[in-house]
Amino acid sequence: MSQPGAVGRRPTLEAVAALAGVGRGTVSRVINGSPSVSERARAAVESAIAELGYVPNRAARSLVTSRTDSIALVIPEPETRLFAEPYFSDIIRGVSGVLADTDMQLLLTLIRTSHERQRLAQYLTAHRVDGVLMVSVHEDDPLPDLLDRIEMPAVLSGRRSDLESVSYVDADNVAGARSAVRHLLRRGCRAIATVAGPPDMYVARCRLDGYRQALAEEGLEHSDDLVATGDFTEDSGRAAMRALLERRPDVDGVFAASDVMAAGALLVLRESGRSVPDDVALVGFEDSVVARHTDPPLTSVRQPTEEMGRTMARLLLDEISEPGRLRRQVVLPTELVRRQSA
Amino acid sequence: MSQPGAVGRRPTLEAVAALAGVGRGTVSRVINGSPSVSERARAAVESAIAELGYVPNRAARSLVTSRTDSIALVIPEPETRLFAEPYFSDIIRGVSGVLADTDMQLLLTLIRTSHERQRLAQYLTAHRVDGVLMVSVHEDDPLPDLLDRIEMPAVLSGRRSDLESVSYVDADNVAGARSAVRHLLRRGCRAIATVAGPPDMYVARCRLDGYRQALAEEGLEHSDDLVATGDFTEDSGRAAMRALLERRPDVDGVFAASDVMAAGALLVLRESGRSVPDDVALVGFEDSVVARHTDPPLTSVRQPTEEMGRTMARLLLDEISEPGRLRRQVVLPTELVRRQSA
DNA sequence: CGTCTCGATGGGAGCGCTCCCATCTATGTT
DNA sequence: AACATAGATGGGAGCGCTCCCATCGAGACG
Repeated sequence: MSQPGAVGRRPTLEAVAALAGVGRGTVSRVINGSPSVSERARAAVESAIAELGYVPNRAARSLVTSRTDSIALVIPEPETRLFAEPYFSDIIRGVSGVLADTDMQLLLTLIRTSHERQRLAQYLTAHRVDGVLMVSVHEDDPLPDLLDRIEMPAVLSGRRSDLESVSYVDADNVAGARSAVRHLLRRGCRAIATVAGPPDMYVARCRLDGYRQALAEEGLEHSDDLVATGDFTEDSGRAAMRALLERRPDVDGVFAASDVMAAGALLVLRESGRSVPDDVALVGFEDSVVARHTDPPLTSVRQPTEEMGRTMARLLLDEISEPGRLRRQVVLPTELVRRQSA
Repeated sequence: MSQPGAVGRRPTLEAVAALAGVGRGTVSRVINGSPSVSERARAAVESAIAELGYVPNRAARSLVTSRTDSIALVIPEPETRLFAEPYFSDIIRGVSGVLADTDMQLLLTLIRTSHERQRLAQYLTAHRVDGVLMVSVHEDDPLPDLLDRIEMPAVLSGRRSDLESVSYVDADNVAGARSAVRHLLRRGCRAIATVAGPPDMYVARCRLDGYRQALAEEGLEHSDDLVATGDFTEDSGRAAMRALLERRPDVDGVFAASDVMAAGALLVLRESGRSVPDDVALVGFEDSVVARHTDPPLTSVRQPTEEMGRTMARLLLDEISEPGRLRRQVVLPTELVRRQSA
């Protein structure tokens, strides 16, 4: 009588309790897996839940627990494009796979304008999510520090620098680059150049380090002649390769810090009349779709992306359930995928 | 005293009211943009909100309004891969751009197993989101019908068939295919083949129709010889192209119903010693990353993907705010992007 | 056989908000 | 000047859940 609009109302916990012939408390205990429920009561409640098709109301639960049971996946502007890379979809697949077993929700948050950024900061400060996953964070991004300050559990994919203060999961970029260059050495290349990424990105520096280490291990001196810098775009890969060929026409191997730059380099090499891999062997990084569709297909360094997503989700869930725990870092191994370019 | 853990508590509406020297009702009215608030009160409330950094508690609001202020973006299993296509990221970018002005949240939901599907169905039935966006729905997917039955606002990208019962936004596949084939005709091609998609997918049938229409307009008879069927994978594109060449060695133009199949066809054409576009001109569909990285780059039909995302979001918001409104269909125009393959 | 203990249980309080109604004040009307 | 009217306002009720405390009952123990 006193419930207007009772028609079509979703069943509440109270309704379940009534049907099962128990109190609200007991139903709540069953739902939340408390051990102190008799077998009899549990069975009654479970069958009542099934019969009514009951699904707990998140909002009501949230209100009292002040958890939200949701985490945000934050993707900063410059990366919205990169979004199209398998990198992203694999991360998301990994994350979502882990969350599927929980009843955490995944909130997708793209940040384009500084206004949106502002809103997100406020939103996070108000603790409207339980944790944050950030993808492709730039070195100068202040968001992770904000997260740290407001004690919001967070995990980054990739780190901003050596001294990253927030938990992160990263691929072993140094080792990956090293293995790529070693592969070129094993093929017999002697004048190995690299198309490096922008030096203000940690990931780019790591890959450059790996390149240098591999050469050093072999006792080969690395000259600055052999290093050209791009910004991860195809155009920049082209330009870098042109510069390289001008300075060192004798180059016989190239390690590009990304597949897209490698694709650019490939075109320039072909234009210059060099055959790949016969005259110049070429290795990329990331094993993106691009790698499979260039001609010849690119040999590239694969990151365990889906596993990175899974690990990120797990770390975050841990941090959420044990607040105050130490930040954690995980670095996962890479793998060289051989195709025809080297 | 009676509030344990009051330290670090987020400000509530009550706190704002106290600071502004007004009642809770007035604060609520200001926040929700009610016109019946005096200028004086509004100003006081707004400055109090700013001072406290107040952000409304979604859960509390949800509980009483029984709206959730969130919508789900549902991505069925077979498509998780496709996720890596710009198609997806553009849709998401469009959707998220529109939602940014609202305070709707975007929930990302990948469905892999039938168990996850089950859970989603339950979740939706319990009306735990205000609306649903579905991407790449298969013809036999029962989810849209469920949505219809439970009166959950929903918008699909693409339709399942001519008689789609749920609102959708789609690209004009027929016209797109027609323009591709017209382009081949204009180039002088006379024996134009098509690598079609699986006939149980509506989108594939539309593209095939467009192909036929263009030929018919030109008075050219289309023979079954010139139609080979793939399943949108690269391998199937290769196989289809091989079959085509065997049946019709005289083929001088090919329209492939997707870029990935076109990439496969391209390899086979090259293997057979034919040059593209000189011996055989080739057009793809989708204008995906692949199109830019094949050799030669593919001429392809572009869909206005980001616009599709925006439109989907707008339709959905409309449906949410005016429940019971008629289902709506929007078909957006495509555009031929000329590159070197045709 | 009385008392103690401990697990299982029911239900009140309260999370932060919106909705709505009663109240109040300022203005218009006769 | 008395009254009607409308806009602005305050605050009670209640959304569905969890938390916690009081209570109950059954077995353990002296």
